[in-house]
Amino acid sequence: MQELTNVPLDAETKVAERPGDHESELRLWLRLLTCTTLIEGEVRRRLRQEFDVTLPRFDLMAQLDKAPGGMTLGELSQRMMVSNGNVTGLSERLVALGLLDRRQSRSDRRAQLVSLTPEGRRVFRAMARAHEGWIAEIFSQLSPADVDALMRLLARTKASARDAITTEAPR
Amino acid sequence: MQELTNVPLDAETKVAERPGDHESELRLWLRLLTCTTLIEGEVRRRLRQEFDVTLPRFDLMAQLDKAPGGMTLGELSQRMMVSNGNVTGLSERLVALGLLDRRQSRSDRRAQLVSLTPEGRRVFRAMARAHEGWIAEIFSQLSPADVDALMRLLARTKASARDAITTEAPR
DNA sequence: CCTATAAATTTGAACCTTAAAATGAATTCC
DNA sequence: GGAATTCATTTTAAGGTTCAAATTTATAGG
Repeated sequence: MQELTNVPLDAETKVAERPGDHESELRLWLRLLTCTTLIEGEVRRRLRQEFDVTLPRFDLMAQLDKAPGGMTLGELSQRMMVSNGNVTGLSERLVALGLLDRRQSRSDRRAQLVSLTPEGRRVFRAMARAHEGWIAEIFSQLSPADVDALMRLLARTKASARDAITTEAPR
Repeated sequence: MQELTNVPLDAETKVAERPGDHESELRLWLRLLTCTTLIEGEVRRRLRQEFDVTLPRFDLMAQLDKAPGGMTLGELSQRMMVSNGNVTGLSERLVALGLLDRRQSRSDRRAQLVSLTPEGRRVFRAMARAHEGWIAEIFSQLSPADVDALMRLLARTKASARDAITTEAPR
């Protein structure tokens, strides 16, 4: 995190950087980010206040709730769009709380399968019910047509982003 | 983080929790979150790869770039929508790198004013130029009309969220 | 078989983040 | 003008997060 002094000038000129009027896209990105941060913060606050649970733990349990048979850590990290090491730590804490079960995959001894315990499922369902209400409340000023339009536009946005990411950056 | 066992049943029934068909709002929220996470991850990756800088540092510098005279830490934390302690630490590291100046406010000895050093401003401008290009690339499949529609709908979303947050939760 | 490569996780270091308590400075209000 | 309050920031403890390197297990090729 040093030597920021010599700025690379070789940055690929992908989208005509010179004329560079991409202000509207930039503003759109900032607004998108603001909305998400705002809502995420509120959800985090309520999860803590009403259920004494963190957002990442809730997110992890939400993924697992959709997979009755359990999931490998890798699959989890992919769906949650977070790093592997992250999921390792989160799972450990949830197992310690008795909300998650964890066992080695029978078919692949490298893989770890995690799933909700009955207790975990019970707790998650209760949180999810409240969560759905909060979200409805937060979006309550949008008409059904607004919601629909947003869904469509965000689908397009997601596709565009995915393309840009997979096309450009050879990770 | 324990005693999740006894689920509070007293959760305010704000938005008619019983009938409870808020599925479309929930899906919308998940999609919004996906888009943001996707884009944020890509921006973080490129900032690291091309400028060896973290996203939070970039964000902080971006705020400061808009305030030539500098800003107090409190103002920064408010605009960045992060906690106070967060800004304290971030600023310390950026000061150590010579990218930020920091001084006590003359009018209020409690307040700390931070601003970009000339070096910081130079570095930030270069990063911002590249950043703008990445964003344009990421949103490139959206038409100007799409961008416009999204801006409007997200403005409505932001307003709705703010209302829900300030009205309901007396923090 | 045996080696090379790939895949799933874990570990370690550094950093980011929050919430809550503590500190120090300004304001308010008798 | 002194006590109580409010405000800006820092500190602390606990977690969350990433990246990169290391570990362990699978798989493929010869």
